[in-house]
Amino acid sequence: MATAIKQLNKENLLSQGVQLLMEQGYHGTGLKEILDAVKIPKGSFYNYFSSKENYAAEVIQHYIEPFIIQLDKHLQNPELDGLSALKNYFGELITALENAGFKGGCLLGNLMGEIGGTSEACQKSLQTAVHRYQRLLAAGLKKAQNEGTVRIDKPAENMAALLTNAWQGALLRMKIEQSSEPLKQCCHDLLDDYFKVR
Amino acid sequence: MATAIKQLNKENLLSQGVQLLMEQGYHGTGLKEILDAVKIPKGSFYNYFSSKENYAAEVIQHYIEPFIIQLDKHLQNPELDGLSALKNYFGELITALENAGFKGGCLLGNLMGEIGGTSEACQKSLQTAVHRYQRLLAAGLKKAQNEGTVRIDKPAENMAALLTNAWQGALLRMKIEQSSEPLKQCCHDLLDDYFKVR
DNA sequence: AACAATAATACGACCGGTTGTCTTAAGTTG
DNA sequence: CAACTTAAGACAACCGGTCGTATTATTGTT
Repeated sequence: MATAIKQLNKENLLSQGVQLLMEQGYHGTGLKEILDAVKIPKGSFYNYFSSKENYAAEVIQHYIEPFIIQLDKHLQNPELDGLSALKNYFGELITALENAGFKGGCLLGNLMGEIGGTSEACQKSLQTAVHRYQRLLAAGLKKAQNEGTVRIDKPAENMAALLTNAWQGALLRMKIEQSSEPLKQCCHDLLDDYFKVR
Repeated sequence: MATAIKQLNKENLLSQGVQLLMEQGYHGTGLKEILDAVKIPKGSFYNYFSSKENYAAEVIQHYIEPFIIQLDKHLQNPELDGLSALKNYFGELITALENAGFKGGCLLGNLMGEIGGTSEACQKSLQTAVHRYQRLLAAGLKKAQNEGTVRIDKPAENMAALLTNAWQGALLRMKIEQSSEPLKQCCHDLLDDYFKVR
């Protein structure tokens, strides 16, 4: 098969995996379900990936990419200061989650909980995905520190870690409360209060 | 079978379920594995629970109970102020997680991510478990507010929500980093800084 | 108190369906 | 036609759940 089509199939497999793994979890989603969704025969799966586990590890990377790009876009916006960029970014995330009906939440958080301790390959993949994301968040906070809108008595990396942790927890709460209120409160508490200069 | 023995069997089923569901997730743990562990035949399972889903919902309640008791014990300690009680409590949790080798993490967080959006029965059970826990945490923070160690310009319920969210996120990080550092930083950031009077 | 009739429970074999993976053969390409 | 890629279906293992039966407990009748 032409390598271009093969790439396309792989891409489809990955983005369909993002959706299904996020909503139903790793063990809750069978290969058959994924393959049916992208109309690829079951026997072909192992031409694209060496195992379900390695597939999931790639899905993780494929998942985080758009978020990195979206966050970076806000941070690069020359009309926005760092703190406003972060607020806008999380605001966009919240409306997206509302429109999606609070389904799924965050693939990273869900998989960390489900298989973060049992699958070594996915653990590694989750590590790098989270680190990449958090590093970018820290860069945004550092920028805000230089602009004088965020307190400087705490390292930006530290605050970035707290922000991602609280955000993950808020996403879990969102899922069982079926409400965006936890997300809003989380952003407000940190970005409008805790991180502010005083 | 004598009802006393039946109760014992059910208890064993529940506590074994806590362990297995926490480490391997809902879909990652088969009924057979649980039943083998407590030496109860397959056919008997449905004499104790009406389905795997309802079983998991009861496991959730069985899981949270000891944490409520442990936290309450610290808060009731007349020699401790509220803030110190909270710090001691989370300190105990951290050493317990270290001794367990960072396995599992929190059953509530894991299940919220995995099936919080797909299983209605478990969603309900998770809601009440989290609320009970968070209410107790808020009571401790309120006590600390009255004692003058915690800021009063924020509602205790608000801070309790932030604390549980950040703690959940820190547990996920712990799992993939295999380190208690995220937990320690989480407690320090909130209990030693953000929540303090200023 | 002894026994029979009946109800309740415990149990392992078994259900249809699905899992992730592998073998094998057909198809594609240079 | 040789070398390689793709796909179809087979594969054993396992899933959650059911069922008929064997065992135990309870009740009713002498």
